[in-house]
Amino acid sequence: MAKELAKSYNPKDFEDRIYTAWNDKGCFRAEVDPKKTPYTIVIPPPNITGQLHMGHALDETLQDILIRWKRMSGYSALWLPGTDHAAIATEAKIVEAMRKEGVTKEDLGRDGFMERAWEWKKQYGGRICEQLKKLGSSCDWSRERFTMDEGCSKAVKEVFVKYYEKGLIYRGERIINWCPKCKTSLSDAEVTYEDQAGHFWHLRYKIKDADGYLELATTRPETLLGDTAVAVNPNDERYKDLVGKTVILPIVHREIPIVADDYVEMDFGTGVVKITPAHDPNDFEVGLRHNLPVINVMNDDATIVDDYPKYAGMDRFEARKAIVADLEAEGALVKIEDYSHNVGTCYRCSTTVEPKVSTQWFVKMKPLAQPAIDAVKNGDTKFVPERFDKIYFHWLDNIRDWCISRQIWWGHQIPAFYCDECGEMVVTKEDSAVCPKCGKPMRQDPDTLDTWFSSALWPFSTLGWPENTEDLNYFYPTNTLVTGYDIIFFWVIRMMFSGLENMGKVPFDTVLIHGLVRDAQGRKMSKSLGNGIDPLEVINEYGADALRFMLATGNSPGNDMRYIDDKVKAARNFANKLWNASRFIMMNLPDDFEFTGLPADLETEDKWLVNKFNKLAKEVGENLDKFELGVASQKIYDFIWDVYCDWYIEITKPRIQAGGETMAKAQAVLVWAMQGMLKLLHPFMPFITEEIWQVLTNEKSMIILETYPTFDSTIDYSAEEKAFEKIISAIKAVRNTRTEMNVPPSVKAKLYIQSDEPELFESCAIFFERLASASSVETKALCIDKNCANAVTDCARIFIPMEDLIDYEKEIARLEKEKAKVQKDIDFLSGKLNNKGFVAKAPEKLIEAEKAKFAVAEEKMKKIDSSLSTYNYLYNKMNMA
RNA sequence: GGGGGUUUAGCUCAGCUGGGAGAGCAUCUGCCUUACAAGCAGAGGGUCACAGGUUCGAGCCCUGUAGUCCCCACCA
Repeated sequence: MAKELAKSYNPKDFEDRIYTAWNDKGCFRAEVDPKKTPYTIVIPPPNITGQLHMGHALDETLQDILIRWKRMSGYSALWLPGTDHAAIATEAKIVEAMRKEGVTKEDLGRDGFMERAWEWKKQYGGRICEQLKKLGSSCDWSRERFTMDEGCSKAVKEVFVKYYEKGLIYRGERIINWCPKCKTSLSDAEVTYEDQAGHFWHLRYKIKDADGYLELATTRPETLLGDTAVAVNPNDERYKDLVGKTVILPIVHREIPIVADDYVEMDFGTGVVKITPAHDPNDFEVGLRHNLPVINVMNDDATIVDDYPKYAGMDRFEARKAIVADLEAEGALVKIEDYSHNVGTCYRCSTTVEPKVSTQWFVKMKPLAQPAIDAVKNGDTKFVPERFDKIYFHWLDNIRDWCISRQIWWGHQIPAFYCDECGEMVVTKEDSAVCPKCGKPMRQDPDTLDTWFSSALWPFSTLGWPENTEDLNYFYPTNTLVTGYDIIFFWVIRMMFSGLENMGKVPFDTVLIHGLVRDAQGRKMSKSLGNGIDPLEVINEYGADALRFMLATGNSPGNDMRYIDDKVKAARNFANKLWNASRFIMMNLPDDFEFTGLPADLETEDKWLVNKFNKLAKEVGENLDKFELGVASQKIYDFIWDVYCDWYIEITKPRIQAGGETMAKAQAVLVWAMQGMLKLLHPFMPFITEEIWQVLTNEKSMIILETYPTFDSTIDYSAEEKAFEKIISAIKAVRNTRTEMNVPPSVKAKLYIQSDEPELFESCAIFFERLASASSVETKALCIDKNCANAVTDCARIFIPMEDLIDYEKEIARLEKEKAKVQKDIDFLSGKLNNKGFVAKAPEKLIEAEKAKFAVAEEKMKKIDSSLSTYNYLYNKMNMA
């Protein structure tokens, strides 16, 4: 060996070095190769403000597993990386940083601010990519993109203008969600509703020209300033006569009409609702139906406007208190009730959203939604797990127009231009415009687009669209989109209709949905709770491979998982196990060893291993095809630990000591299987497998570029596999018997094995010596009269002379226990086989299998009975003496 | 108010189109057997939430109930 593995597994020693080597050698680069089939994943672009968190770690791990597997399976596998400008989030961070310096946006002006924002991008945009590399992400960095780079910006303009010309984008005055802290409009998807404890203020409004009052309740008394009506249900007998009359609004003493509208529920509260069109979406609709004026009472920061001098400048919650106090003083407050209700909050800053009437840009969703619904219905794109298509359909079925304009600067400025002279508007891809009517230079719309407008185009804008590039033709549509279920509304849906509308094809064939990584108690990881686990710290302590393996194993797609330190430790221990196994085989290979393939005349135990590996490769492939990554990794784990390490390595030890041909064969099989295992495991644990691979192969190749193992139909050693399983179960039986009799491993004993296949057991005698503490093995002579313990399998009785150690009473009890177990089997199986329904309807294969099992159990029973009668005889003889 | 997830060993979770319940950790008992104590060999531990149903056969399919978590929704 030119190079040796370190004595202990220490991932820090090699992970960074290996990543650099892969990257330097262009291993991640995907080529447009007509001879290959493309396989494409576009990364869900992390925010440039972001730090790698556990959610990313999970998302990237799954993508990297798929990409590495496909790359090794002969595809031209492209994993396209990049970052998102994250409009509101980034702008908020920059503004916050500026605030600390005492600088405001206005101080800098738009150009100055943008300059600063690009500075920020330069500084932090690359950080998360560096962190992705720590995880081992095999992204094609030569194709790295950013949602605001030149190409993506071009795509955004192209789409905007196209939609506008098709009537899919319009500008209009609507009631929208407004975040008073971010000072921008939000889309419906960007509002998170949460139950909040609040109050119900019961108020009474004086009816004009009549005695009495109308009583109603509100959760937001401060909006009273903007009330322009009260409404009742048209069928409500109580109020029928009042419709058309007016009431006097308390405090403001404005006269407002009583209107009838179906929106009002008669059974709820008093059946009377105050109508504030400017500050409630429902009231806005009612207002439209009844031609009510819209009175805005709040500024952009949710302080009260100057029209109400007493409250002007007060924050809405401050104003609420003041107004309630005034209502009480005026006698308009009837009572206050505790009430819990749903409040919309900004998904970025959690500030309570204020419904607000303003002029914004919208995407007309109905015509775009339908093809997106159809594409999933007809299977062009499928969700894994399937159940998420319900969420998808439900959202699209109920979709409303998408508010895309944002009142911030960081983002794609809306390509619309206005003429201040004549009011003309032009939408164009050009950077400037001249008024077609009066020839004056036009002013560009100051607003920017929702950050998701550009990410909606990500699967094709990153491949060069709107240019007709080679990449686009080759890699689009992409194949698998991997993301969390929390992003379906924001992103998946919008990519779907954008891809269909602009490319005429779905953007991906599969959406692989994963859940959230929660903390050990099952809580969501969050900054406010301070319970987040930093993946980089985990990598630092246990290595990226351990983290990846933990994230990929032991959970099923779409379900949340918990981060538990012990799970990472277990994964690290597994890596360590593999490390040491490879160290073992390498220290037992001659210096000039060169693997040239499996020898022709393998031993039974070799064929046992080869056959099991072949089956493993088959199953892993099937699991990966079905996106059952966790099942696949578990099977690889089990094979490496239980089959290869615990059995095969132990079996080869005496053969290696024996030397000669048997050693040579064992060495070849050890290396063959190790190489296969490393390849199977590589997508999950890329670093350790590469490190071992290179040492094992004298750095002649890189595992990342090797071919992924698949089922080899020319291999069929099932007979040998079955035969050797007999040896294994016999060894286990001996171990079991010895342990139950408290015989320490240091006490060796001769074994007498009685079976129908003495040659098989004879040839495996050495394994009983090494693995079952046998001093020697006799497969022909019987040993009945000695003081023997007894181990029984379905095909062998094994006598273990224990001299004085034997306690017949205990031994009989032990055998009786075993007999009871086998009897249960026999009862179960015979019950099944005597069941007419079963025999008539069950598949024949199964019936045969059950029959075989029954025969085996009967064989074992015979052997136990025979042993028992011997013991009983000896026991009685002893007692008589 | 709708929709969905989940309920399996003490804990965290697997369990593929229905064919005798699994892993890791934890527990108990032996072992430093020269790759690995981050290990080896054994063992114990489950009426698969509950109640019905379909079936020769149900952890898995159907119906209902309960606990729990999440998403959506304009009852002020």
